[in-house]
Amino acid sequence: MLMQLCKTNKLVIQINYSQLLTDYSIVKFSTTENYIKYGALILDEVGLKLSAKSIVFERGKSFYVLFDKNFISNIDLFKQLEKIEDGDKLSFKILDLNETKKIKQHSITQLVVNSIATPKHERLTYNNLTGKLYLFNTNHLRISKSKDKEQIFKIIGLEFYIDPNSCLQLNVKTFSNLLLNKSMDFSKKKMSAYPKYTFVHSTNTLRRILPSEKVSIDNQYILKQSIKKGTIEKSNIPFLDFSNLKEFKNSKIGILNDILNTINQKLSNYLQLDFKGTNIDHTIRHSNLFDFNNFDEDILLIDGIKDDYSNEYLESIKTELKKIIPNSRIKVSKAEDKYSFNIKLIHNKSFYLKYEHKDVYKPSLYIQHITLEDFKTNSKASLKAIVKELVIKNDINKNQVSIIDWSSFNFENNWIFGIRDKTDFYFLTIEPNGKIEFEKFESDLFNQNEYDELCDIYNENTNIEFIVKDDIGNVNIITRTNNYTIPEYQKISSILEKESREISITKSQVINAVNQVFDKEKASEYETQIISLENWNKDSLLNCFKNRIEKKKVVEKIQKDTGEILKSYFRDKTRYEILDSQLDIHSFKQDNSYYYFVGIKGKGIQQTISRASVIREITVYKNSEYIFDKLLPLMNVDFVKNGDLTVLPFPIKFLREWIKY
DNA sequence: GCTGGGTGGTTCCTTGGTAG
DNA sequence: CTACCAAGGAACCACCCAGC
Repeated sequence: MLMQLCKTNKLVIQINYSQLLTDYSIVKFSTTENYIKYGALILDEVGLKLSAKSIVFERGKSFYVLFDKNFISNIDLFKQLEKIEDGDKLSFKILDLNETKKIKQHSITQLVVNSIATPKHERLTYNNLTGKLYLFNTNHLRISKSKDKEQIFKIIGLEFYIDPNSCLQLNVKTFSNLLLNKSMDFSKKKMSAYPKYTFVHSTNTLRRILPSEKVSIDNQYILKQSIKKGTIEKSNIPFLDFSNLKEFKNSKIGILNDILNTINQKLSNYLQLDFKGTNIDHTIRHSNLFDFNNFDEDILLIDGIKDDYSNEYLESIKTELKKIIPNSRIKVSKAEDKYSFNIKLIHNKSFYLKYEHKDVYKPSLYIQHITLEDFKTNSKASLKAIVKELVIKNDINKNQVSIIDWSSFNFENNWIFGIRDKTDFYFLTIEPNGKIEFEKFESDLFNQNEYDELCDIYNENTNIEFIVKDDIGNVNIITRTNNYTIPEYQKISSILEKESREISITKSQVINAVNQVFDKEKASEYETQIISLENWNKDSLLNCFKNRIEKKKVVEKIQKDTGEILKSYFRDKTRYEILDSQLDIHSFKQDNSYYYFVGIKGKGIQQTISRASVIREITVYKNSEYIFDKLLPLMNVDFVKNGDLTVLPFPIKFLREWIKY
């Protein structure tokens, strides 16, 4: 069950420089001006584009171009540059081996990778645009088919970007057709300032439009989103989908799998890309720690409206609440009571605004407000959220953790959690018995040293999320990184690919397996059914087995004997082999630093994992010891994030709540 | 049998600002 | 003219059942 190795998006890059320069020439263009006037356009203008394999920019002042060796040795680049406006401001240099080796690793890798071209017969796959590599997929086009005409109005692509730390980033980018210009905001940046792209049907790629060109508006795209109902739209490509091969290929990891295969096929002479793996040191599997059935406190429902309807409304809330927390005593009451859990019914903001009443909403640690207009009594999710918030508020009031049994963690020391909010620091101390204490830490004369020290910690890295201390002064600092974990995409791809193939085994092979798996009676029953099947395919075969346990038995037997995959089972216990990088809580040590990541709950996973698991780094402050491993169970709760594991220890939630009041 | 409502934390998509 | 970074905020998820 313990995962051995986990891939991360950090790339291990090997470049065969001498082979690269045997086949290609790399030219660096730069300007003495502030920027290159035509930037990416230059290559198109000069006609060099015909043989330029790829471009990558360093910044706006210089860029590298990969040329075929034969081409560049036969062309007088000077003469080409003379032809263009301001070409004399632009200088270039054909790089030798040493100079090539000096290019930053992420830039040279990106340059080589950018050179993979789309095969002519495929529509929109790889596209080197303005120094970037976009991966396209026809399933991510937004097309309208009115008036017998197919109009692509959005092209959603995945940018394959190797960041300065040589980590792979897969960024979603949306190109919108200019026909949508009425629903775009050009107040901050004029439409004319955006680079324009056009879809070229002959090459099936996007390319920049030259200033001299006239392209009709319905084939012009810019990198910008449209606005719908006053808010900006957002495109989304799920991180991983293993429902079937098609959905997999549409997901980020599926797209990644495809491009890595292409890179291996076409560029293996020059480049080897691997993801850095890491050994997992510590794993915590999800288990439910908070149970609504255990909740047995008094709840008061307070009527802040007092009209004909509101009392009835509260009564219905009472009925619904009773179902969720059967062991609590719920009363409709006139006034709140400091010693109970108060839920107060009021109107929402717009109601008070509309009727020019004073809004009675006052944030309070004793009262959870609900609004008549927005709160749905029959929503279990919202009722649960209310109860959960009440418990947390009550815990903060009473200075005692009760939402889960803190003493069950068997801590032997106090833990101190700290976060920064604007210029102040806030601390929460929790004793082994769950007693808590909050503290706002402002700068004053007496604590200046400690305050300055905290500021130093925070100023060193802007991405710090929180710090933890034990009571003997060990400090661990937690920051979000740009890294995420990568699942076993090759295995997933291979299994889904096999699953999607036509059936290759014969009926008699299946019958043979059925006979080995089931007793005589059952086997012969299935045998007649299988023999009489008219359409011999995986679906029809699988439909013979009504019971999914029996279905799985046959699928596994056949896979073992013949290698044929009738159906994939990623969600069963094998998930911990292939998908563990996306599941539950893990920590590891790498190159003298400590890291952790939290995925989705392993039990009962769905077929889509919409987001990556972000890796967080734990920095050990000065001479401190690494203490965070003991706190990993504090993420093993699903009450903070409504069904999902929380990514930060749950006391951080307490701290943020306390700051609000 | 399928869709959608409802919750808030978190991720990540988009944009703007600034440096080179 | 583009890379890089940070800020802001939309969309996502689970879970479960009402309502079509």
